[in-house]
Amino acid sequence: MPGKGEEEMPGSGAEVPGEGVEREAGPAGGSGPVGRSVRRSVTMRDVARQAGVGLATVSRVINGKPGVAPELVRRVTETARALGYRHDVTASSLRRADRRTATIALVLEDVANPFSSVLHRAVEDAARAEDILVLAGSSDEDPDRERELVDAFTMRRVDGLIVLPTGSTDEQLDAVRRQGTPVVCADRLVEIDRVDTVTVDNRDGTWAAVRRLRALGHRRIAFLGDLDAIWTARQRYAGYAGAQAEAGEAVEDRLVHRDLHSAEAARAVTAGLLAAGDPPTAVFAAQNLLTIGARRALQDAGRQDQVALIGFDDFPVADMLAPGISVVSQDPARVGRTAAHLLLGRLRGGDDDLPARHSVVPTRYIARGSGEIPPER
Amino acid sequence: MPGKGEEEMPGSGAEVPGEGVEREAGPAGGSGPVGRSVRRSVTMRDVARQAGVGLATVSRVINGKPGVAPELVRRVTETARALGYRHDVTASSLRRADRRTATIALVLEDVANPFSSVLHRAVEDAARAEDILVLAGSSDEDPDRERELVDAFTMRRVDGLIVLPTGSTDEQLDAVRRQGTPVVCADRLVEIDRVDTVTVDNRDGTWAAVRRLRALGHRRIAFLGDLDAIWTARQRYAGYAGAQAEAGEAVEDRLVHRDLHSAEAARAVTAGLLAAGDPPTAVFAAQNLLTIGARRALQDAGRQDQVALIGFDDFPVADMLAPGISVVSQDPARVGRTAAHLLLGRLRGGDDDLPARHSVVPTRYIARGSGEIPPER
DNA sequence: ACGTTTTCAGGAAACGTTTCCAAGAACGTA
DNA sequence: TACGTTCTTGGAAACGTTTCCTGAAAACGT
Repeated sequence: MPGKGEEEMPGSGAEVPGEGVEREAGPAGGSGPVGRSVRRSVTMRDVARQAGVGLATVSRVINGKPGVAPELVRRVTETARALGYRHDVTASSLRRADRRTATIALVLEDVANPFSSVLHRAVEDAARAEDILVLAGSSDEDPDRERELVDAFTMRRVDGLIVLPTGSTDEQLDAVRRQGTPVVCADRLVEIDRVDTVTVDNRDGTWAAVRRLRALGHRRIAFLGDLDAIWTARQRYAGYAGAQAEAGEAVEDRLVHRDLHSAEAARAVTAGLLAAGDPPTAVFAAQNLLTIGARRALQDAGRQDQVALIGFDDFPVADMLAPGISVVSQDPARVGRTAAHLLLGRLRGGDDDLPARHSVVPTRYIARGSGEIPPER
Repeated sequence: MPGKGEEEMPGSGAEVPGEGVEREAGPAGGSGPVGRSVRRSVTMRDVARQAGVGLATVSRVINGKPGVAPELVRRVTETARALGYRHDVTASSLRRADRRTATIALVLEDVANPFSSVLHRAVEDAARAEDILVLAGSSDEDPDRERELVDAFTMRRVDGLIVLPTGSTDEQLDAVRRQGTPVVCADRLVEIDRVDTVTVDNRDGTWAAVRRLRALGHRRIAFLGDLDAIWTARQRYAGYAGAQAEAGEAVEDRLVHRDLHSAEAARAVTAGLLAAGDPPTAVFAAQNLLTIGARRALQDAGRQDQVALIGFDDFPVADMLAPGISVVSQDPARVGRTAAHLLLGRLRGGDDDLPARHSVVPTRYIARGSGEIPPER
């Protein structure tokens, strides 16, 4: 349906030549040849010479260290500005005793997916408060790609690492941590020495939601799950299975479809379930896209008001559909914030030798209608 | 409505102590004092000594430069691995002739917003192909914050910069570019010497959509616009105004609401319009959230099937609502990809002295129903 | 007024790498 | 065999900074 009624509109493509104003700037040094404009950048040494002070003094001023005569501070600041001096953090961190680069890295599943990107933003905000920048990359759930990213990041000597681990890289993360770079894992639990984690309470959130469906009278509850390689997917299934077991109900294999990784897959599976005999009276979709896919199938069959649906993980405008989609919502921002604080704590050095800490953030059930539909008699 | 029926579920908070397995690894160097474990990292010099070759040779091997005896290559690679040597890109780029850090930076409005994050992903993919990493930051439409970010990035000597400019930082970007760092601006047009841009065809996209509404018979078409400081918001308004002018229709001030920056603001404004006399028969919402807000107001009034609505910028599940929301969709991935290619081109050095290039990517109208509602007689 | 401590400033070494350069080995040619 | 070339190799300098250390001057106590 989305691919219908499309039209392409060509752009106007205005071409702007650019002015090319040449402004006066740069060292304009004393002895060097003035021949070609080689654009060597202004260094501390240039500032020192120009200001008539020592190199060490410039360094002290730039870093705001105490114990420099106010007059010199003024002169250095002044000439630095005049010469257009730009501090080089790269060289700085190389020499600096703590080797800090004021940069941390973030390995996400996909910077463009809402969960990842909201988490990213939370990390950015926490880091910004300490003037730390964030390098981000997408692993796409591929352990090799994750390894490459971690590698590339550590080669750049980032101060710390926050990873949403695929689960097959524990040794590498352990090595990185042991080599001196703090590591925090987010969203998925791993058990690595001194690697903190922060995860969402997937199991209990799912458990409680399924229990609700049962309380409404549902017995045939379908389960749609994400790739089984993902820790969260397994946890959510565990919640579903737990709630069924708790009620003395055996899990019906035909109602359980794990290892789905697209809305389309979920739609197809759900359509199949609805068409077959003895269809489910409720569906639990354990991930965003799966929820959307399942709902699409329900709408296609015109059954969205008869079959209950609960999704794991909220998404925009889920409340504007009719009926609204009830979800177990998680709080990616809180996950990111917590992970960042754990990491920054270790960076500050106090918690250096602490064993791994594991933080779990709770979920919240949001009732919007689709989860409150009773089974048809 | 979304805030209803919430319940908090406490986590189980499983505490896992962490095993503390000590594995054998590391330099285990020859002559140094073995006292405290000071964890100095393994350097090229260590590898050179251990392998019995010169420092320069190790460098050549690590960088895959030709002209080293196969035997030595083997020996160096071998000992590097054995010692757990990790190349230091920081030191490398300091000394390297081209000073490349293999890192580019991205200044977005907000890494968590869908447009920004999809663009981010496209940039990441293009950069990855050349083993380049991406630093990202959110300006939140604040020129000061944008300046801070650009500053922090250039201090880290990134090779290039892609910016969604707020519009008040032209001088700084010009300075950065002149200092030798290629800059590309995305999503908003700026005219700075040798700074490429890639923008979406906001004006024409809007124009054509409004023209469609008119063709359906609509005359009173409301316009909801984003913050007027944003270039795209002004362009979209220009498209609206153009289409109205083209039809000889004067723009009615009461129907035009610019400078809105939240779904809630759009909802309130739309509700007001619907309640007042002579309400619009169609609404054009010039941004994502505004579209959602407007639709919310229409649903609140039960008018979503009587009043036409077209939004600028697509969003997930817009097609699952009833009626589906018609939009002028843009392609953030293509914007990102284009920007990245422009930047990488300049990085490769060929296009160094080329004047600014301006690329415009087209929009696409997607008909889903809400834009196809004729005016009520 | 003198000796001692404290403060401030600058020269030089170092961070881990790449690149320049010179020297030796290997090779082909006369 | 002698000689010019080419190919490999390693030592040393350099990248832009921070930090160590020394020395001079100022401040202090008696």
